[in-house]
Amino acid sequence: MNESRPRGRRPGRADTRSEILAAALTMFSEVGYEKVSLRAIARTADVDPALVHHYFHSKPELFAEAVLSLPLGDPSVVVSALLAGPHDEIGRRAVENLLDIMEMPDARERFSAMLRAAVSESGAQRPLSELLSKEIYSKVAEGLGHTNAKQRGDLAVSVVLGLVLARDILQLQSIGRMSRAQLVRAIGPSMQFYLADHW
Amino acid sequence: MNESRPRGRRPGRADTRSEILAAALTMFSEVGYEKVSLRAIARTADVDPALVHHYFHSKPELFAEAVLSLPLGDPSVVVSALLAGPHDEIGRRAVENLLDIMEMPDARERFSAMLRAAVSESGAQRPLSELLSKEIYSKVAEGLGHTNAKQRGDLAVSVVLGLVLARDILQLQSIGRMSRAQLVRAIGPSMQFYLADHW
DNA sequence: GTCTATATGATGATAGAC
DNA sequence: GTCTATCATCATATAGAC
Repeated sequence: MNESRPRGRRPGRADTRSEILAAALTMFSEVGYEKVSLRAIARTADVDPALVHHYFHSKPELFAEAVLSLPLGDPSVVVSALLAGPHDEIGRRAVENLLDIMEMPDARERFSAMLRAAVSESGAQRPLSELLSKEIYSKVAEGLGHTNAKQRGDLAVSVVLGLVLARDILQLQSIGRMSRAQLVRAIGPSMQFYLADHW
Repeated sequence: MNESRPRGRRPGRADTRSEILAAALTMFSEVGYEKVSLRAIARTADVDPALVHHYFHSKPELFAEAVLSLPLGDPSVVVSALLAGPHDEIGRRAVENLLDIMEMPDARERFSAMLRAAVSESGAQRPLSELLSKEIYSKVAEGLGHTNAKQRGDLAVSVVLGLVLARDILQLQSIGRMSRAQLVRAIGPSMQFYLADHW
């Protein structure tokens, strides 16, 4: 019934369905959509491959349920919160908010899986960048009165995706080792520049 | 002999080998490594599938020859050139240099193909980020005397890859429409901040 | 709910005729 | 150089026994 399970790596033994979902999220985020087989997911979850089809009809549906069944927070709330605070620190607060979201359970795995899928699906599927740009960052830039809000929003998206890409997918070590405070200090100014500064 | 053809779909007819290489680069950059089949490449090149194996032994070898047979410029030359100029404009010049390289024949397709491959290969293959970080941007930050040169270099890499990702892979329209001058003005300050500024 | 068996198709790769 | 034919392997997906 899709109750709130203790996601990530479950220590004890949950029900089969949850096992599959957890294994799917892990593998989609680490290996990517195309390259992962349902057999491999079943093997990781230690269940029979046929059960994957039994619970989830197809691979796309499994992906949708395992990684897209979000809410990673309400976008409009984020926009309001950012615009409510001091505008000369909006970049810093945007990064802090992003890192907050990425620290939610499974969030980094889901970001990685979505980005990997968006990259390998050749433009067809890009819920991540669409969401980030249209629902959040472009709205913030628009709220600040910029005429090129869409452009600014997309640049902010490139910062976010560049971070996920470098840290969680390509696993550049020196970025992975940066603390939250370091990331805010490093990336905050870029976000501030893209979203708010005059140029 | 791999002369500078008018890329995309070539109108005239070159020799078979070049046809295959051109089709492979196009499809690797647009569809990604895993998802592209040798049959599909052969179909695009309008040749028999067996010829792909005849000229290039395997899929990895075809990928290597079609997209990795670079030189996209000598990294050490880039580093020297950047460090030789005024340090308070090194970010702007780094972006200009990057855009210069990306305007070379096939460069954008090759960047896209390499990034797509790096993403779908799950860490195994990342010549792009390694090259950019170790050979160029970390060296620049190091040349400027920073102790956290590696970290700065990797952040600069995240900017570059974020741009390629947003513009050439996810095809965010408002970034794709930005002129060279606009990109320099927008991204230059971020590069300056990461590579040179004190923080 | 779980698993065996299997249908169906696509893939990378090879051998060999012309 | 070019193509036909084929192999072995893997994939997603389904039907049905227990």
